[in-house]
Amino acid sequence: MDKQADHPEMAAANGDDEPATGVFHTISSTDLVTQIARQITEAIVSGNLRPGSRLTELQLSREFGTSRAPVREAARLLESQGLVVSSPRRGFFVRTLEPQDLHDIYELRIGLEVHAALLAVDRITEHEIDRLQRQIEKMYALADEGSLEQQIMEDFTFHRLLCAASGNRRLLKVYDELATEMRCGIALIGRLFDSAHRLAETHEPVLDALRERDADKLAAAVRFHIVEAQDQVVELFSEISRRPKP
Amino acid sequence: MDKQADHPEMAAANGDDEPATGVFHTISSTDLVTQIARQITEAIVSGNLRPGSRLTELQLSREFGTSRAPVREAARLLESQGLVVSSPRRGFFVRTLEPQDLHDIYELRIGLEVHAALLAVDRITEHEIDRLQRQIEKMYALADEGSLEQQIMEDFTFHRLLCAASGNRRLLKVYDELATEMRCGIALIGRLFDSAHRLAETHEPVLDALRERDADKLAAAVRFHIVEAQDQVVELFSEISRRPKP
DNA sequence: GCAGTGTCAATTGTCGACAATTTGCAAAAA
DNA sequence: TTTTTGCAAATTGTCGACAATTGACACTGC
Repeated sequence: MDKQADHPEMAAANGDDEPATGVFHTISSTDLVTQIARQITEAIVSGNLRPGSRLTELQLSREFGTSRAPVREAARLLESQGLVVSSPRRGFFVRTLEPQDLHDIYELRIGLEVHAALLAVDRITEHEIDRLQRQIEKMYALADEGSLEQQIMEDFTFHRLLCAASGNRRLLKVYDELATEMRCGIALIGRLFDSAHRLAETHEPVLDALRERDADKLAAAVRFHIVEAQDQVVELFSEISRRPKP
Repeated sequence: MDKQADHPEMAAANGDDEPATGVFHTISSTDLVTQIARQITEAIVSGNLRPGSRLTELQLSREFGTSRAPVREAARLLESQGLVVSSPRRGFFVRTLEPQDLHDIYELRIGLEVHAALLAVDRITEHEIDRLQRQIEKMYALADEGSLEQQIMEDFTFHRLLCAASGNRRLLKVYDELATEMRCGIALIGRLFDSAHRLAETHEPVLDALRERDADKLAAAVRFHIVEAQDQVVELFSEISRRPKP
């Protein structure tokens, strides 16, 4: 393992070498692994695959009509995302989200998002603020008629926009990882918030503080907002845990 | 994809069902994937495999005396850790750490470790404080005679202990991810700190503030310490970038 | 009945082979 | 000379098969 230095760079994740027409979409890559991973993820998030249930490679490969190889890779991908866990020689299992996990995730989110907000307060553009405003409006709209899943997705989007506004890509990546993990649990939570309208409302103080570029107020608002969400989720979760199995 | 709910739980990561003799060690599983991943990691961190260089499955499998399958899995594992990147149909390449990446990582570390420290200030035990003290002493000892790599490893350990003292496992996991990524770059940095003694010294204020349980002082100390490290690393890194290739 | 042992089906870990795609190079066309 | 086209080698994506291990069940001896 010595001499090696082939490809100059990788041109990285920018598909910007396109003096092309700009007319065509990149054809939907057959990419088995991605498709399989997406389907398994969907099954987990929707609750069709319950936490703790086993994933056998052979069965999955038969369902997808492929060999075991791409299924294995997809499972490993999901493992790195925290959606499934694996045990040597025993296979893959859908991740179970313990109360302790949820506590840790929310406690971490406080530090992460407060930091993101404080970075954003100096960097955020008017355009990004408008985007956050529209996001809250979307949540209000869904509060009356949308499904719970949709509401949660839009909530995730709001917080993701906030993290993105920090300008720190690595931070955003951590948020995405946490969001993916949390998606494991949302299928369990039948009704999350007593009032979806209230959920939308609680985002307003964050946006206000951003508009005013008031760092202290912003930090407090973000912290308060996440703690409130944490309280509801933890309570609801322990309530579900109390009643064992359907 | 419907009925499935096999294994009850997983008994998770506790190997505490041992009414055994307590005499034997668990035999080191041959586990090819882990061994391969470890060797590749070692090669990357030590600098034998330079950033941007290509990893071909066939060549690696020949070197390790295995088939391509375990090599693939190991590479995917390393990809999830951020040590390598992959491009469809093109294969794996050793991750290149851009100045922007380093900036993001350190900026994130500030938020992460300040948060960890503030959580730890209420939770940390005397025993853990002693452990941190010994860690600093170890750094002093290595400052005079140790290799640069050793010093950096001990520095990582200190910060890891701090994150662990937060009591938040998910936070610790994020730190580990960041540490792994940073290891990509340390091979490039020939001499990191002008004075290794200085490196050890700068940890003292953090420990002092922890001892006094002074939250404000602690936050400031952690922030200052990381910013100082960031300054040195970024400067050194851009200096290296200026001079293209050996 | 119970602790321990042997056996067997199910499943994962690993392998070698083939198909599909990319890349580099050379030849042909402008 | 420069650009395009065509080909060939190298490499990844996928597959089916076999070996190794696990977990469950039945069996034995007490």
